[in-house]
Amino acid sequence: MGILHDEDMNMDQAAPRPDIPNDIYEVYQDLISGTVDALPTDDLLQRLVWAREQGRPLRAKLGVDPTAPDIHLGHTVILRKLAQFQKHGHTAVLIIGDYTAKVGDPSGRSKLRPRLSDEEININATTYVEQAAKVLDMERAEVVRNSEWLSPLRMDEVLKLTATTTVARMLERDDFSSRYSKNEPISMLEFMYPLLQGYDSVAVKADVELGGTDQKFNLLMGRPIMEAYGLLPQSILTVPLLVGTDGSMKMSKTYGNYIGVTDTPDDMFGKVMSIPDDLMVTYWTLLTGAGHREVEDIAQRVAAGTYHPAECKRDLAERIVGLYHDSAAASAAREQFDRVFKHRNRPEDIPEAPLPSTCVREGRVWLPRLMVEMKLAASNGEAKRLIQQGGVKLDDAVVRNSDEEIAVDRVLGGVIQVGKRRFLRIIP
RNA sequence: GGGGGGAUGCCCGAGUGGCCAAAGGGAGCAGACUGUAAAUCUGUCGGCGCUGCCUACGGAGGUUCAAAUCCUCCUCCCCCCA
Repeated sequence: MGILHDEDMNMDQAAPRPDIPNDIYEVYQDLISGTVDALPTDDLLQRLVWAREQGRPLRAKLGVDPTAPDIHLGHTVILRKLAQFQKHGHTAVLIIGDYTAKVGDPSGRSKLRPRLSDEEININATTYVEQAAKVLDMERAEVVRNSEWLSPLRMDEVLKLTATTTVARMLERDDFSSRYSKNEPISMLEFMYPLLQGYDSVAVKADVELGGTDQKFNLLMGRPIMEAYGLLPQSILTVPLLVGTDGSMKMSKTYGNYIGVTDTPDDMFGKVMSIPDDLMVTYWTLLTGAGHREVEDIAQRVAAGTYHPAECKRDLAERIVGLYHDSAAASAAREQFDRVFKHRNRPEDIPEAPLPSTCVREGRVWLPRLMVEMKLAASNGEAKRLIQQGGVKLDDAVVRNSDEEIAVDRVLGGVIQVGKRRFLRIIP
C-alpha cells in the first residue's frame, strides 16, 4: 500500500455542467470531495438526478465487520462520507457484517483471524454503533446485519453466486495477485468474501457503496453480481485509507498508530500532535469535516509561512478533540499539552497510586521494582535501563543510580516521571 | 499422487556445530536538539536485585563435551510436475 498524497483525492471543483441542475451538481461535488474513486464516471451524478426525478433518496451502503471492539479515526473517514449522504437527504444503510465476522475474514493476513463468538460479535456491533453515532445520525440510518440474508442461503444459491465470477477475475485483485506471486497462501474462503459482500448489495438494493481504496475490488465485484440478480449495478465511492500517526502505514490498531474515538482528550490531542507535518492537510481534509475551501486556505497559509505548522497542528488537534468530546475539553487538552511539552511542566492531573507494601524493604524502596509494580516499566531490566538513560525523575530530579534504595518517606507523596509524558504520584 | 524449498526475537531478515541472547533494517523506548509525542542525531531494545543464572531460533525426540546450526518423526506454508 502506497503512501497517500493529497493529489490522489478528488478535490478540484470542476466547471458546472449545463445539463445538470446547479444544486445537484453542488451536492455531487460535495460527495466526491476527498474521495479517490467515484465509479463509473458520472454514474453517481446521474443517480442524483434520478433521485430528484423519482422523489426517492439514494441508498448509500457501508459494510463493516464487527471484528474489533473500538473504532479509531481511520474508520471515521468513511463514516463522515456516509454522514454526508444523510446530510443531503439520502439513506445511510449500515451493514454489520456479523455473518462474515463469524467465519473469520482472512483478508490481507497470513493467518486466519480467530473466529469470534456470537457474544463478542454482539458486543462489538453494539460498541461500533455507539461510537459511530458520534459521526452518523443513527436515528435516520438503517442498521442491518448480514446474517439476516447470508445465514439462510442454500447451497444452490451459493453456487449461483459463485458462478457470477471467474478465478481470473478474482486474481485481478491486487491483494490476491501480489500474495499469489509472493507465495503467500490464499484460501478458497477468501474468494468468497467479495461474493458475499456483493450479495449484501443485492440484499439491501444499494445505489452506491462506500469503502476504503482497499475495498475497490470488492465494491466493483458487487456490480456484476447485482446485475446477475436483475438489479441496477451500484455506483462505488472510495475514500483513501487514513495514514496513522507514524506517517507511513495505514491507521490500524495492530500497528499501534491509531487514534481511538474514545481516547481521552489529552491522549487524542497528543496523538494528533505526533503526526508528521506533511500529513496535516490530509487530516484536515478527512477528519475534521472542514470544507474544501477552508482546507485549501489552511494549506496555502502554511505553505506561505504565515501560519506556523506547530500552530496549525495544535488547531487541528483541538478541532478533532472537539468533535469527539467538546470544545471545553479540547481547549483544556491544548493547554495541558503546552504545559507539559512546550513548557515542560507537570500536567494538572497526575494519577495517583498507593505504595505497595511488596516494594518496601527495611523502610527503603528499590525504584525499578516500584516502576514495574506501577506498570511504568515492563521489567526490572527495562526500568534500570530507563534510569540509566536519564529517563526517570523523582520530584523533577533525574534519578541517576538504578541500584540506590530510596527511603520510603521520600517516595511517599512524590511524583515519578518516566519519559516525557508518564507521571505518577505515590500516595500512602 | 510425485519432487523440491521453507518456518529465526514485535515485524522483516542474516546466521549451516563452539567466538550466539543470535548480524542488519524497521517499529518501540530513552536522551539531545526543537516548533510538537514532527524532523534529525545518539543510545537502547528476552527475563532474573544481573561479573552469573534461566528461557528462547515451528513442535517432540536423538547425536555431541557443545545444537538455531547435524539426524529422526510431526505440524504448518510455498513452488514445480501430474
